[in-house]
Amino acid sequence: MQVEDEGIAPPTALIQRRTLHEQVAERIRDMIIEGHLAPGARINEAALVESLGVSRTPLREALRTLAGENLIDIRPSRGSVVRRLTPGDVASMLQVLAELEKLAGRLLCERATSEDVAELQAAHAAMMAHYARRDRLPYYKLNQAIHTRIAQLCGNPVLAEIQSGIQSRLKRIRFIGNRSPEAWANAVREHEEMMEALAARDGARLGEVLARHLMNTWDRVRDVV
Amino acid sequence: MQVEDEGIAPPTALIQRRTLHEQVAERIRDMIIEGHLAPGARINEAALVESLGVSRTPLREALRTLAGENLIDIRPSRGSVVRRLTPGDVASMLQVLAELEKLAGRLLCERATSEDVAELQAAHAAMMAHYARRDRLPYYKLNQAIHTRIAQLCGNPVLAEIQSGIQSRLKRIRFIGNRSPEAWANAVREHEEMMEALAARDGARLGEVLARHLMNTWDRVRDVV
DNA sequence: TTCTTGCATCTTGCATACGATATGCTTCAT
DNA sequence: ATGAAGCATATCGTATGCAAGATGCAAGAA
Repeated sequence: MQVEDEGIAPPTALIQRRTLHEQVAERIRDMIIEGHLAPGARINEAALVESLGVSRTPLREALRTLAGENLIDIRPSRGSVVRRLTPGDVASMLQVLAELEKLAGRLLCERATSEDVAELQAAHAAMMAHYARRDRLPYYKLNQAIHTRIAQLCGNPVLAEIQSGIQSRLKRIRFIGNRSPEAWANAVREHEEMMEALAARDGARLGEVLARHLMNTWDRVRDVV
Repeated sequence: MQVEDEGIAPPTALIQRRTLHEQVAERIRDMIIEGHLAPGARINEAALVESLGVSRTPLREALRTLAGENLIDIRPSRGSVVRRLTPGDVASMLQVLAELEKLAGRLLCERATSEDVAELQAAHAAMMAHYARRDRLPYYKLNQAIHTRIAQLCGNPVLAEIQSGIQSRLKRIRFIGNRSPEAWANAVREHEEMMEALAARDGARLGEVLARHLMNTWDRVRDVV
């Protein structure tokens, strides 16, 4: 489940070969998500070339990739800027996510194998352990991973792709987002309900909970955007 | 409604300035949609550079853009290929479209101005005129335009963006797709129903019809993919 | 003082060159 | 005859250079 493999690689693991512009895109993506590149900020190619130690070609290709992900805007001849998310944008994304995850929930209940269910339940249990310790960051990561996994397992690859795209655009917001203890508890309760519905293979209910969960997420983050 | 302004430009109209890689991306996009670049075909950078008369830099930037639109796959060091749509991919896209347009229909009924409704009805009437003459291509274009416009008017920009992205990926399929007279008549009937629901501002019904319409579309095109 | 115009500098867009990697064919050994 | 290994060639990834356009500042006019 999207675990960073920090461990020792098996001897036969294929050695990772990544092109330079891929790595550059990832770095810039992280810089945006973690706020080192502020929304609305102009991206200076020369400065980034300097600090990353690459030439302009891979940097520019990376910028195109990020533009494709809607993380930046490229204005011809006038440089790139980090796209600014308005509250309306965030609400729109959550609304679409809610609709898509509702569909994913329905589909998942129809086709999930027992291994799929077990995997999600394991992730849920781990997340609850983090919640017990009020360990925000790992909780948050598993939370995202569970939603992503539901979309991946539902059998509709297009849905999964769009879901993860929106999710990553929202990452920055949720990363900052700070919840009150009650709001957090509510979110946890919704996750419990999801697991119940999944165990019962109740697609309609799972879809409904997922949609409600995401609409509530809007209330939980609306003041930080 | 997405009319190409072929007419005389007003004297103060800003002169269109498009970067080379934008134009290249558009050309290649058209080549893919119109089948001049077959699905699964390898894209030879040198050959395209030659035939388009540009250097590799803008071409490669265009390819990244297209990869962002999921029209091609870039395999590091091994070239780009036109992405092949399996029947499953098409079904997945239509399923997602159905869900999104259902939401769009609901939202539209809540917020549409009477001008919005009038615009859609005018487009519908024009489309029906083409149907009366069994004029396939203009019918098809207006059909797409109506769906796109519904997504645009619903007030959720993210939804509109995703809808148009999927729509353009499907263009190639529908472009080829040939319907039986009965299937066509059914599609027309569904469109009539949509307009009734819109006139009555019945969001639930409009959403339902849109979703049904798209699921039926799958039956109408499934044999051509 | 304020607005406009011209110039200098900074930044981006495109072209080209070179090194690295993949792919297909030929050759040799079994 | 069949398979593997090595080499040649095609193609890709990256760096760099140059020219065109954008931005900011200063000087002059109203």
